[in-house]
Amino acid sequence: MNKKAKSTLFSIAEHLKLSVSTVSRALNGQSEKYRISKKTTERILKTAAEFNYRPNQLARGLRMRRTHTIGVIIPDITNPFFSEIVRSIENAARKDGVSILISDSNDQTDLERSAVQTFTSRTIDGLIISPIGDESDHISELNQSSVPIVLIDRSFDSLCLPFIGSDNLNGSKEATRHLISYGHRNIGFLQGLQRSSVNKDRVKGYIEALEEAGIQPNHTLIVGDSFGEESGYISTKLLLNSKKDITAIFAASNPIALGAIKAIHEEHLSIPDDVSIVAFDDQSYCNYFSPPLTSVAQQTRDIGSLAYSFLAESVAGITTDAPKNIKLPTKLIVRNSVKNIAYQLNKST
Amino acid sequence: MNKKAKSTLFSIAEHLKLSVSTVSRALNGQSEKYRISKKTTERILKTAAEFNYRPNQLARGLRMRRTHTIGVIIPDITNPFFSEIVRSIENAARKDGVSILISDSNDQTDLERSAVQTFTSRTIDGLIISPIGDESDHISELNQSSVPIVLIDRSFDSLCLPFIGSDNLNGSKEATRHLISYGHRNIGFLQGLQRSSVNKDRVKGYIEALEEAGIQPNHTLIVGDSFGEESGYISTKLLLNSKKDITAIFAASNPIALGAIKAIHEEHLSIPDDVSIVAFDDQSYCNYFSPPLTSVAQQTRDIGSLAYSFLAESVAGITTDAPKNIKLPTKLIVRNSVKNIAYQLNKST
DNA sequence: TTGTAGGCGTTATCAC
DNA sequence: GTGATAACGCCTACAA
Repeated sequence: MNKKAKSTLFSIAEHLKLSVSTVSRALNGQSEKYRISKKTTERILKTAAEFNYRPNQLARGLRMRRTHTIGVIIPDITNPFFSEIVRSIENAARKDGVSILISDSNDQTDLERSAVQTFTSRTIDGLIISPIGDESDHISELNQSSVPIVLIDRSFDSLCLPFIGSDNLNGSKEATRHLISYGHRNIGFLQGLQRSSVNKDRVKGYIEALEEAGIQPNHTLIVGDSFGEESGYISTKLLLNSKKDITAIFAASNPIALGAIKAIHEEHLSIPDDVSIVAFDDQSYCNYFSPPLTSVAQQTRDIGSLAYSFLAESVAGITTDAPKNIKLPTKLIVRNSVKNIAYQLNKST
Repeated sequence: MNKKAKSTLFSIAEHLKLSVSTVSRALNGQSEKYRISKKTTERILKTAAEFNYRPNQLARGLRMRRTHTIGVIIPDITNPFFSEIVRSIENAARKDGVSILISDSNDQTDLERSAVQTFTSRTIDGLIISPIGDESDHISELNQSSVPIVLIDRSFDSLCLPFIGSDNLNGSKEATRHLISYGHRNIGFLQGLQRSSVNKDRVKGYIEALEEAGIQPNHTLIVGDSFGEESGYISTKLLLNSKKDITAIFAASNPIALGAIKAIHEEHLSIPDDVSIVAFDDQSYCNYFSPPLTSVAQQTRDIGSLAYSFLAESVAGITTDAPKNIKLPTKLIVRNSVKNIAYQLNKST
């Protein structure tokens, strides 16, 4: 009550004329184990409350090599896809009393690397990361120092680490098929960061769907280099001005789609009459667009909570041999941003 | 190179047959001060690099009472307004080598309180928080234990703490005036969390603008209890079905607006012909809505970076007497979600 | 049933 | 120029 000063085990022990160890044990619920008298235990608990005692987690972490803190590194917290994942991770972590150190890598390898190092020096119990994808040394190094890692959204071919994300290949395929079934053959693909696994899979799905339909993929229709709005805007401008007779656009992310729409408007083209559009990742606002945006929904919340569960298991030392490589199915949400032009389709194969 | 084991000052010292202190000093750039020979310094630096030495921040923090970690507590990281703030805070913090512990309070006081406590026990150097607003004991307690705090977006009447946010009163006034100038008199106000200072200011601005125009505010037109999408949806349903002859709606946040739009669509009403809408906070997607959404833009990035600067100053012990209570001006972005019905306006005052 | 002592990795103070 | 030594606050063998 009148104690404003920081209270430690020592201050409590001193006050009670007990030893630090006894206080520590009682406060850690080990009274039974150490047969500390009920009376003593209660006195300790009481004064601890009075003193408003909070264990110093730095000291505890130093001693226990366990901080109840995990690191989360994502490429863009501004993208609702990731912020939702962060939220679900935190909701899960909170129940375990685990805090979250966060870092936005902005898809820059050097930032990612330094985030990993900073977190490491702060002793995290585990790491959830959506890696850029080009370099893996800093990650494998962390892994070798036996800090559990879970990959989300993007995986690593080289590293064998638990992964949880979407089935990008099939999600992309389905969306492309949708476009094709509506008569589109010249489909521009607005890709994201090229070296990321998500992007590779999405491009692959797009190409496979095309081939499957007997359409020869045109690699000059695949443009872009980042998942951000900028890239979508620029790529679309490029595509639209290159006389490729694009009838549809597939955006590899939601921000990309935003940029694309901006560009389309600027070119005084209309969606879907002049150009159709589909986006990977669905957000609640997609429904209110003009026209409502057809998109590929991901199970965002599950990605976050599963990632945390996996990590928590590893941290706890539980090693299930269950394959920790989960690709959650996606779902195509058909709205009105794709025009059916099948009637004007002339066979070309 | 071949050293996989964790390297500490001790391991380096041992290897070099030096004392831990010398190594520590050299590594902290205090060679000059302690007149450590150039040669020794270099040997130390070299083996430190070889050993891939990273100081243990727990130990350092324990000793120095300084962790280079700050806490950030916000009500909803899923709201782009906040995620953008978080990003700009991190960008600023990174330059100082400061890490960020994050927590989403979900506008629940108990979560906020426990986040503050968890962070405290982890020894943060400072806290940036957008407080719920109903209880302040946990915050003032932290403040009294001399941990610097900066408030963002929402302030506290009771506590005198540095604050940085928007000029909500005038932002709200301006938007309401816009509505009024377009002939609207029955304007529903979709408020957010009632006990939050942002909400109070926004309601106040709305009312003042009304009164200013000689319109008697109708308190039954002010509905809602949270900044989330749900609340916007429900409130709008309520408003629309209550035969209040609403011609326009002012949403106190972007998510609220999303919910409102959903409800409006469900009622088979059209924007802006049947009901006009304005939202507080602008997001890039607002421009692509059907119709493009008129909204009040905030200087999100500045809020984050300024908040960090303020905090960093306090942490460094710099106490400028400059008034740390900043309300950044907002800007009304007029698009097409408000219909001009001024012609059918019949005088009533 | 409780206490003692050592150590987690750093930095600061004093000594030589 | 460099080295002991004592904290920082906590946990945990090992004693008693």
